[in-house]
Amino acid sequence: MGFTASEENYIKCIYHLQRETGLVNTNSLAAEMNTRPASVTDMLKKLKAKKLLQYEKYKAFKLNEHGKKAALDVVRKHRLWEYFLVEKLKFDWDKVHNIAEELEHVSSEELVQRLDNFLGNPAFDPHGDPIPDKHGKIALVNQQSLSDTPLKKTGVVSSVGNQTVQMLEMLKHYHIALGTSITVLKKFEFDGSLEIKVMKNSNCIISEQVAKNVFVYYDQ
Amino acid sequence: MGFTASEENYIKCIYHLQRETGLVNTNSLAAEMNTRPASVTDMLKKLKAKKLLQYEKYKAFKLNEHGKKAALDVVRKHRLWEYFLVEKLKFDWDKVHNIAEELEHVSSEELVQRLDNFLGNPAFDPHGDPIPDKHGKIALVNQQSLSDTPLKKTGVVSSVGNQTVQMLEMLKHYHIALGTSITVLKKFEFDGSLEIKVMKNSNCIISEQVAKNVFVYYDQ
DNA sequence: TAATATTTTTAGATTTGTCTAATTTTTATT
DNA sequence: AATAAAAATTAGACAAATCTAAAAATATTA
Repeated sequence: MGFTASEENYIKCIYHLQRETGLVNTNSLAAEMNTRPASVTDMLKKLKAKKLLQYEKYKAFKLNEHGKKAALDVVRKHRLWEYFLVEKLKFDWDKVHNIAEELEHVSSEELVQRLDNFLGNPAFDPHGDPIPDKHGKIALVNQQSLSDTPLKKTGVVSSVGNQTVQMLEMLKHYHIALGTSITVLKKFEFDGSLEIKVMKNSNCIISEQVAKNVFVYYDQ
Repeated sequence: MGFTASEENYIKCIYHLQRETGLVNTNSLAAEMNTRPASVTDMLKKLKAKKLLQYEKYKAFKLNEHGKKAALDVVRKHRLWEYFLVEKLKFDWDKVHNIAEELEHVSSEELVQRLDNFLGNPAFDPHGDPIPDKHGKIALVNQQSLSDTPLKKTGVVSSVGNQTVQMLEMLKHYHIALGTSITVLKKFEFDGSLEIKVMKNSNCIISEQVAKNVFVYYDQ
């Protein structure tokens, strides 16, 4: 029932991609994993043999129910460790991803359960992403991308879609973090960029690409 | 400057063996690592190439100063994680070894330092073994094996030499843990076994093998 | 739809860490 | 000191995870 670190990484990555696109193809998975398509094909065969994947040669693929549960287990471990690193060890929230990438592969189920309890069974990680419980259940939030947001309404940042170091640096520059209040003042049709007000700071303009990756929560 | 998990395991194992015997040989390292002598030879070449080991073909070997520092780094990580598992996650002290074997290979130096601070810079792990600081310095204790202990003197258990699951189970049975007070009442010449009194319990007899692996601390 | 481009897979090589079996070196014993 | 025994090493193989280069399948487009 255990998987190798490499298998877990692939499973997790397929999971995230198929949430966006339904089905995943070899090249996009290779790009996301920083490997070659040939390596992906090799791993797809392994995951199919382990009955985690719906996959036929030359076709797009997706995790089956077993695969999704396996993915949620990895996501759970990753996000619990991120929470630990930020809340207990006081890491900056934009520095914890790589360390959590390693910690998530430690295999003890009891460790994960005890860590969860120690942390107070948090529902969201420091980036605002929901932490699946041990059954794979995920809390749902009423959140919306900034780019889909009505003007003049103030929302609270609840999660960030793109969690690269580059993105997190950028958000830091704009003084945007989880819990920050943001109001969209104007949308420029030309390039989709938004004029926003961040807390009590003066207005600023963010690109459409940034806007799409910042999610806010509206009461009601 | 980083090592693979396998390299770290070998380095740590050589370190522990050479503390007992000064020099280490291929077969005993293979036995301790649960591998074959041929695998050990392969690894010895790698460690020598990385300038961690004093080693010449067909001769016994030992870590050099670089190797010792590398070993102490691994020991530090292992014992800090054990401390975390017992003190924070409330694991039984005899259940943490295998999990710490995995956690010790997570590579972030900043993680280790923050963990150390979070735990309050403990000097000893839950088995009573000293935790090296980041420079490799180790606290010394005035401890003695039960088998070398004078009669009628009461000592406090400060560490356990053999930390196999089998041993720790046995100690649990005798109600012996770190901090337990023990008085040696009688030594049987026949087989070296000891009659002891554990705290307020009734007397019991432990084998020489157990006695040799229980270390106690005497004030003064 | 035929030619071209893209995507995916296969075949075969590489690296790390392991193994077995055979060989070499060292140590112990008569 | 010669021989036997033990210890250590080499040679060659294997599994996992990756790669490159070539081939096959699918998709695009002219």
